[in-house]
Amino acid sequence: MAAIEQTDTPESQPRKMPRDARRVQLIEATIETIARFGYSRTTMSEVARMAGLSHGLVNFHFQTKENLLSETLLYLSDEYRQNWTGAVDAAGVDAAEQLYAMLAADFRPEICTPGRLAAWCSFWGETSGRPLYQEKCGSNDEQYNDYLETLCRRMNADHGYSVDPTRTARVLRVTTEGVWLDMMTMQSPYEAAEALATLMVCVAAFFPRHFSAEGPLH
Amino acid sequence: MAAIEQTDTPESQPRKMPRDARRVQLIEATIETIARFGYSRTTMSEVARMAGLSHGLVNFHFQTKENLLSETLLYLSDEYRQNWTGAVDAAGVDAAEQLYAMLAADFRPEICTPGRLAAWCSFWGETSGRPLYQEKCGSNDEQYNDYLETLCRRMNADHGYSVDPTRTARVLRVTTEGVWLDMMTMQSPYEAAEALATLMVCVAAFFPRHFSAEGPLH
Amino acid sequence: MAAIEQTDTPESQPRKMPRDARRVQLIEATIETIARFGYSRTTMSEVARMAGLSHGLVNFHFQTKENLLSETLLYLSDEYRQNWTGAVDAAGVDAAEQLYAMLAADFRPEICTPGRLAAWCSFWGETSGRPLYQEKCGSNDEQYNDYLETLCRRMNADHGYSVDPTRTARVLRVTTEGVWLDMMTMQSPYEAAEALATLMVCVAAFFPRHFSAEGPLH
Amino acid sequence: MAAIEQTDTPESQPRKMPRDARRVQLIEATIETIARFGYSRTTMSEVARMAGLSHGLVNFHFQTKENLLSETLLYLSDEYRQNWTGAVDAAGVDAAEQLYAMLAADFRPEICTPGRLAAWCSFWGETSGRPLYQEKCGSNDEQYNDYLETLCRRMNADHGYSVDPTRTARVLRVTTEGVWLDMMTMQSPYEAAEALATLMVCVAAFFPRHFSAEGPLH
DNA sequence: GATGAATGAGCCTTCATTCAT
DNA sequence: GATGAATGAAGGCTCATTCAT
Repeated sequence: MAAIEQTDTPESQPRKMPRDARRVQLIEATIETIARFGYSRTTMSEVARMAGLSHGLVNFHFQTKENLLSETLLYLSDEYRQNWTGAVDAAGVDAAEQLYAMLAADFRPEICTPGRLAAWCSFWGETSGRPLYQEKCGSNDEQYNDYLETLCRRMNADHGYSVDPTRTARVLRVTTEGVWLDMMTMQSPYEAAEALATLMVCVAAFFPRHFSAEGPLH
Repeated sequence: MAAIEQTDTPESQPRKMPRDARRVQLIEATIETIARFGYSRTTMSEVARMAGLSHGLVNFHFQTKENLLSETLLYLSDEYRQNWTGAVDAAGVDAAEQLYAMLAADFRPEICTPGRLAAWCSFWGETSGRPLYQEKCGSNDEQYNDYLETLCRRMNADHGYSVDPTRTARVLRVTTEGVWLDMMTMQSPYEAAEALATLMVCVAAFFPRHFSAEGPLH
Repeated sequence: MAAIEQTDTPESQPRKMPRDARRVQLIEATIETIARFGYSRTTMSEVARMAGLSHGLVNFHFQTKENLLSETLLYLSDEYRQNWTGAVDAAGVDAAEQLYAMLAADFRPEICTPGRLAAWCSFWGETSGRPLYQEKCGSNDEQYNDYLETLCRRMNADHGYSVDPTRTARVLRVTTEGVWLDMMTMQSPYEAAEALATLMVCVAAFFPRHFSAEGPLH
Repeated sequence: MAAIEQTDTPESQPRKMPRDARRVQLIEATIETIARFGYSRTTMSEVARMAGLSHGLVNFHFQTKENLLSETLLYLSDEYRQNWTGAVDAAGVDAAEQLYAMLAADFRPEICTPGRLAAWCSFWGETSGRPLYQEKCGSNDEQYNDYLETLCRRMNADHGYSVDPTRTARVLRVTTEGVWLDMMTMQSPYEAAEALATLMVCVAAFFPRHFSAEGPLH
């Protein structure tokens, strides 16, 4: 499991570290359980078994199942945000480069694991009737979308003509979600590389001066 | 709920009609229950209560919960397929016209119900670990995608140059799914009209000779 | 099914006959169901299905399940009594001949069917906590035992010495029941002929002047 | 084993017990429940109530009802086997003494409890259609019968003439079962002493040199 | 008489949660 | 911190019984 490293070093907070490590271990087990059995068949016992820990410990650390799932979603959400913001930060100032970095980040092997895909899809599916997803991820998704929109706007300016940047950004975002869903629901799903290539075709259609189907035009 | 009205009077189909009508009634109640409470909180008793019937009757007609959900998905799948094939059949021979009809069909008020959207998203989310979705909808989804791809290929031919039709079709399909997901998961979701407009922006980017952001040209 | 013929001819009670025939048909189906599935898994629906009739008809004829089972036991009990009394009546006045007739009657192919054996054993097993068996069969069993005891007493008189006739009769009766149980519970049960031979060994031990292991000494 | 005390106060029953002790407690409660209500009316909740515990605990220790009943039968079967083999071991080498010990063991007050008798009869009755009894007790019963047959053969050798030892052993075994059944099904059943006396009459008839109706000679 | 849809009580089982050790 | 026995609410399912047709 690709556990996200806590920013606290063991030395700085020696007493707290084991506690957080346990939490991360249990959250990773939760993701894996959701992935294997689906949201509706994810039980506290199964999570504990997946983590190789005792039954009661899950409640000790998370009090309730609701809370465990909530923390899991928050964990995924933070991880996702750090992933794309980190990629953008590393990409320089060019809008096209940033856009490419942003989209490609979603298909990095650390993020785009079967377990994480399945967990995301499960949370999307359970949205109805429960505000959990909105509460935990709403602002992150908005932030992602807003940044995407800004980039689109910047590239439009280069073109001299404008395709609605809100809708363009939306297409890019939901296409990303869509190919994730594909990788979950299809009998013989395609690889992350093909998923990214699909996105590139889309970006190239919107921004032919900045992108070809192969990627950004330097 | 856009309940399926049985236009047939009892006289026209005297014996068998009641049985099927009940099944449809219970399936509609299932969709509504999934929409309101989510997949994992959908219980047989809740479905029965939603339909105003006793819970024993649900088992009488569907034997198991698994089967009820399976039949519900099949029902949605059939409805969806009939909706878009019907729209295509009514659209004439022009590829762009057919494409527009196909995409617009997904946002008709009969199909694009909050309940149905939620149910679809729930089924997508529950795919992990259970082959139910693939089993019931795999071939339908494939058929939809294949037809989309054919249309893209035909329009490419008009252009004289070719954007990968497989990936293009995929973008169109997952964008549709994506805006559906948006309408489910967003705090203040946009309307079906805005969703279709978003798709039009996408189609126009791929096929500028056939589409503007407002719809098919001429 | 070896239905016991009602003494009423169709001519004498034409209107009632169908009703009784249905009852017998359902009782035979009950016996068969108990035999195949066991008492605790015998359901009204299964009985109806076994009889090839509709579900509601069982209740129409027997009102309750309790009553159906009660009537079934009564039916078996009457059949059993008529069988052994008939055999004794046909056997002449000699005590040994009557005893042989009585014991052999229990292994006639009409009585000693797998279905009937299983049903009897089931009723015996369900005796605890419910007075059903005693109520329906107590007096019959007593009558059987009393007659057996009388025969033992008569044969003792021939011998000149007396083995306790009550206990002797009891041994003969429970041995019969015991080999019936054997035929039900054993992996590779023996045949009715072997069961009767076992009883003959027992009778010969008690009454060596009247019986050999092969049967009564004319 | 002494039946489960219903008189246990909450204080006398510690909240947590060793695994095996709880299992035995629940098995004893199962025997008692079968005895009181019959096999078909034995429910998990009733077993739990009889033990003074929550119904969830029964599933915690036995997973399924099927398994609980299976383990109960196994428990009875082991207890029974240990009882007669122990009695035989304590009886010396003489065949008649061993036979007496073996038969008398079946009527010891620890084994010949109303609850245990009822449970055995219930399991015999439920044999139809389910191989549970054969599976758990078949080999034990065979072992019992084989040993009985060996003893009969040895006593026959003393006599100089031979009554079929297989059938003789079978009579003794089923007579034991039969008087057990009597003690269950009769309105005014006789006592264990009378049951054993009945068996002695039978043994004396087969082996007059070794047994009188009062028991083994010399 | 006969059918089979409909009801609801009750059963087995699961599982989140508590708690003694 | 950690464990796992114990609890009880709730869910799926069965089935005796009722009843409209």
